[in-house]
Amino acid sequence: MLDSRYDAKKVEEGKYETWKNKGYFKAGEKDKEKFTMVIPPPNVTGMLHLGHAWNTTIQDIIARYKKAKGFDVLFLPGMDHAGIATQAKIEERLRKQGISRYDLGREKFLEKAWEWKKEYAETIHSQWAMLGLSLDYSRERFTLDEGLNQAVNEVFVSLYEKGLIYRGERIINWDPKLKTALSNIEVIHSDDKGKFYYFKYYLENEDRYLEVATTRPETMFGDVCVVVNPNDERYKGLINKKVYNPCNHELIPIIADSYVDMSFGTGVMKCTPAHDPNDFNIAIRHNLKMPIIMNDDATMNEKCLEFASLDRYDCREKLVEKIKNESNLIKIEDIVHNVGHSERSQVVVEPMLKKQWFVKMKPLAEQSLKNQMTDDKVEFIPERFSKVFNSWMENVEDWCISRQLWWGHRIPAYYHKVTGEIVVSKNPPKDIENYVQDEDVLDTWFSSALWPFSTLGWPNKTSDLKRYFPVDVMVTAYDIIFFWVSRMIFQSLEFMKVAPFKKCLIHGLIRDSLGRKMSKSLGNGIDPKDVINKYGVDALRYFLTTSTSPGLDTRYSEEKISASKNYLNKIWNASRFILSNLEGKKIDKIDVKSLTLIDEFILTKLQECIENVTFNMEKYDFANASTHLYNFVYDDFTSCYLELSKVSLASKNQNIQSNTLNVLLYVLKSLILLIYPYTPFIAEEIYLNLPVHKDSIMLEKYPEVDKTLIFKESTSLVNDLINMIKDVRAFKVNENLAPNAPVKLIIKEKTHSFDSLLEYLKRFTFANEITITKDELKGGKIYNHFDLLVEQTISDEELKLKLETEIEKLKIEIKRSESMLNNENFLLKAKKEKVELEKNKYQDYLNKLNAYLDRYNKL
RNA sequence: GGGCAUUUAGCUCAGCUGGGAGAGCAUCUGUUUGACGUACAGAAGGUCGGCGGUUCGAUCCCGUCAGUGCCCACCA
Repeated sequence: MLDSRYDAKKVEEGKYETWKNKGYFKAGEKDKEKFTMVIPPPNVTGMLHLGHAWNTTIQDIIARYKKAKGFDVLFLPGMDHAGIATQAKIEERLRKQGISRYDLGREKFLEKAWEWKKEYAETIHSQWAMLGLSLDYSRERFTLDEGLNQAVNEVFVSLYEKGLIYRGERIINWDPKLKTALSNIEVIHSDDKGKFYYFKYYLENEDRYLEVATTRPETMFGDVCVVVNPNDERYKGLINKKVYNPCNHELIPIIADSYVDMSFGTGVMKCTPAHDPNDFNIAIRHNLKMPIIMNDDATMNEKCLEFASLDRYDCREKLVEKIKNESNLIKIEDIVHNVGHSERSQVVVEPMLKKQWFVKMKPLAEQSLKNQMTDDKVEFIPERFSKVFNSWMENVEDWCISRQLWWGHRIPAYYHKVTGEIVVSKNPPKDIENYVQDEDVLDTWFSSALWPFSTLGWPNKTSDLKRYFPVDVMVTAYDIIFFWVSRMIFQSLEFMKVAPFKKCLIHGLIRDSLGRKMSKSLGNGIDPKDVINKYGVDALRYFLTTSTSPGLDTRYSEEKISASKNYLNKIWNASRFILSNLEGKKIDKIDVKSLTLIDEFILTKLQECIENVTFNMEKYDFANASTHLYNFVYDDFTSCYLELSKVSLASKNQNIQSNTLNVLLYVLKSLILLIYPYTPFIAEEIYLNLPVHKDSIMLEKYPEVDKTLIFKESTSLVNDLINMIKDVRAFKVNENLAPNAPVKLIIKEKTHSFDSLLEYLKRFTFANEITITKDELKGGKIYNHFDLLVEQTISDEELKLKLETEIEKLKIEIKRSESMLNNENFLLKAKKEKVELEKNKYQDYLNKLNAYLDRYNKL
């Protein structure tokens, strides 16, 4: 028997271990159709937050739903080594102990990193368990494990051989704190306050100067020329002349390039090829030198005279001071400009010329775009995200994949110590002593891009790969479409020849109650553990997946979690009521022939509910699915049926009583199966208390619509009854009567005998006298099958007024309905059922109107 | 500069292919009705951002303006 109180903690305790130990999470029922999901691997950098909880709960709902629907579900877990992010954290921890990674050396550092990984993997495992995720741990993977390394090497070598990976000197984004290259999307741009410095560049042997402005004066040491637009009349005569660079008084030429925007600033631009991507392109076109003037830690190098070894910002300040002293400073303007920061270290990224490895994106992007125009495309849900994906693919630049880190997949390239020859190979060259391996590792996303197939064993032809690839639905937040989704797609198309997943379900980000991003610096983060301790994981799961709409952000709301818990409490108590009534009673199949009208009503409503919930579950629209269920639980089941069924339960007719019990049990079981994917713990607890049950709700089938249990006519009659009860209650409030005050009711039968409903009406309206008649009533409400009059003292004048307002309302409805039915477009284009529905409504309105008019005229 | 989204009750948000404005929370009134006070019954509350258009009819479609949020972009 269920406890008298719903105690989430008690309900949730121990269930996860049982499910796991009994092997319910394991895939492999070969006789069934497969359904695959792979978890977006969380970084081993820390604890999981509410965003993870949201993402994984969605997947768990799908997994549990599909399993109940009869699929062989694989929900594969794993984690990401998260190169930069993790290494940055480990170094931070070391720094607190006064150690740098260089003190330790590569090997020792990696030992530390693996220890870190172990520590956080444990935390993540316990959090997954807390959330109740039905993950198949026997297939768990890590982006840096042996098998994935094999996959990474296979892909790297293959792309290299196809000419899609190359090594080259290009301007990359350099993180001077972590001392590594970054890809474009690892750079976060923000509008920062800065200064715009205007300097005098004197012409050689002349007393004239050009005004040149820059935001980064320290880069002037790397300038090789100034550039003007070839069509700029102001400077036409100066092209090929020389000017003095005010930082070091070196002579540099004035060249012409159409890149320069004549209308911006003075129309003269300084050119620093090794420290700016645009300047780099100009330098290539004009075959210019590309001097590097900074060290890897963003201090100035020996090319910068007395400023050598100063930090870039120190240098900036002191250099401007020097130029000012030499009277070459014209002015300084305050500006706001777009500055790139490292995603992980937050420091300002320095564009620098470096030799790095790149993936040539164009052919791969084209392949992806082409695939999106076929039937084999990835279907994004919501659809609009396919546009985000397409536009990124259309404009993508080559992907810088080498990172100057230690924690990651080491690049499988070897350089000959003497000849410098490059060998790119899965295995080290035989005479390895003559080679050195590239020191760099790959961008962490390089390995996660292979996740949907590498986790299943690729490049080996495993049975799992054959059975479970491709993934059926990938669930992820929109913020990693570029980082991850797009890269999985092009890598899978290249190596598996199909898209990695059929559908991509995109959700938003979770924000705090004020709509702000949750972040450490704001201190507004919420730990899922705290929520779970207070409200239970079922309430959290329910909140996360039902108060959100597809693709949109959501706000964390403790009130909503608490409301979720109240809902579960409702279900708990309803279950308790049913189960206590069932105690000691014989359970049987529902006898369709001896159902009461009320029974037929709830059975019909349940079928509608199953249909609506299933329809929305198939669309992955969990908010809508749960709303249908919620309305059923509150409006139809607990408010109406549970109350009305008390009449049958108190009945002396054993047949009616036991049949109602059978109905109650059937509805309850269906109901908890419908809610089970959302809130598996409470569902399991109730399920195990049913008089007949299997070892776990996880072994049950999802409810199906049973057409033999749909009774339209009875439902319509019971609807009338429910409306009557409501109207009588409202009447009492209006008249300041106590809820249990006795009333006298008169009912007119129109299409049906009221006998079978009499008992219910009496009990729920406290009527002490009910008259049933076939005669017209003088006033009162009109329903489909009956009219109802609550006897009261009301003057004819008052009644007239009431009738008038009713008549006016009806006239408006009739006018609306007529205009629809008289509209050819509506009759032609609208669905048949809709037209039918409208015609019926119209007839109803007319009938009511006539009845009201009739009464009115008799007064 | 380009793109995407968003604006509906005091708050958080639903509203499916145009056809009677909804929920939860909060508010107000009432209730020891034997599943539930984590409750029940009832009520109040909205010019659906502004303007214009299409339509018999617009919260929904089109245009436009405004507010808000996010993403992308090499303007020195």
